[in-house]
Amino acid sequence: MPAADPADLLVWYDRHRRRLPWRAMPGERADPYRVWLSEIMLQQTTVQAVKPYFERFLTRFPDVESLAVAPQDAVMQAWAGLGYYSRARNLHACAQVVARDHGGRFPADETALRALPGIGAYTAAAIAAIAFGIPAAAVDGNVERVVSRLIALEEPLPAAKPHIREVTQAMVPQARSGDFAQAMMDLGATICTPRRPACALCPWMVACVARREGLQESFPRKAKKAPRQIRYGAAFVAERADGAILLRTRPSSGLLGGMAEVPGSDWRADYPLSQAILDAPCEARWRRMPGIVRHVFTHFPLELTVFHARLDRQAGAPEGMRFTGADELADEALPSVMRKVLAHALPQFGAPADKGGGKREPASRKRSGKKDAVEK
DNA sequence: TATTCGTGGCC
DNA sequence: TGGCCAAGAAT
Repeated sequence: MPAADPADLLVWYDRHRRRLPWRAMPGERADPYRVWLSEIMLQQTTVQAVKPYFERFLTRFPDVESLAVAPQDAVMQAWAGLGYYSRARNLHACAQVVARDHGGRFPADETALRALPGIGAYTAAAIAAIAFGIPAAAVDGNVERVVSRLIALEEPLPAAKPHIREVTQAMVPQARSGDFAQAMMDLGATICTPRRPACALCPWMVACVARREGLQESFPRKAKKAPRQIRYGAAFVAERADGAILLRTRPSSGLLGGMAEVPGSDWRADYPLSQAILDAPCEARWRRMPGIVRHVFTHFPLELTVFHARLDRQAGAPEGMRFTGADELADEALPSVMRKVLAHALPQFGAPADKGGGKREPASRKRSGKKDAVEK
């Protein structure tokens, strides 16, 4: 059996590489700031989702310095909707460390990169290889899939990671290590896909053990994951006479850390609706909105009952909360789940987030099959 | 080593 | 329709 030759992958890459906003032209040096920013955004996030955020970030924060001196609120607002918000906090912290301790330049060293906030083993290797040409092995989910198929690795993930890393490191070429890293990811994203891989188009088809046995779709082996339990809660949309909405900021760590939200209850496995009125942020004529808001986080699904109340113009915000004008809601760091809540309570707020979900039709909502809201 | 941490798209 | 998946990191 022929071994997988990195040169064959690079030949394939030169012909089929994806053109992405953060990539340099062939033969040109990639900008470390762009590489870093894109790598952080791409952690567990699809290319399609990242593209508009990447462009917006570059416009608002053209370089490390501008990001370092920006208020944290501005960074969280620009990140709102992308998810995994600790990335945004670490991104900001990392920019400040680079500005203060490294003269505004990313270190051209894998170990030094690894020490920066938000940069783990994969991202350090990716930046080292792509931005600085260091022969580092950037092992992400794509590479794990490609390599585990290539050698038909029976050991399940994540235990197999060290082994996969060794095999990958041994293949990294001294020249073009950045292209090799990106080629591996392009191969995983376009050919060696999780389902129905296009083996006939793969430069490593002949070398691939899993393919030879017709078992490519069964790799990588994976340990089974823990079951998720649904949680319930209440959310309160207080609308002042001038249209302003009562908001607060979540604690800086943990779920949706540092993001804005409407006041609400804890999210628990058991939440009797009779409890809701006790969790309201203030006294008012709370009205329960028909239906519920559903949202799915990585480790649990959530169902929120939404309450709405109108407050008069003089109403003051309770301790630790604030009113935000209707026309300023878009400037708040509201995560998607809160945009759903606002859209549910305020017809004028429109569709949640900025995605292609399109218009909701409250009147024609079906009884079942709704992801975001169902009657109850 | 195992959890925690978002979101949207896909079949 | 629900589970899986996407350029992982921090704890």
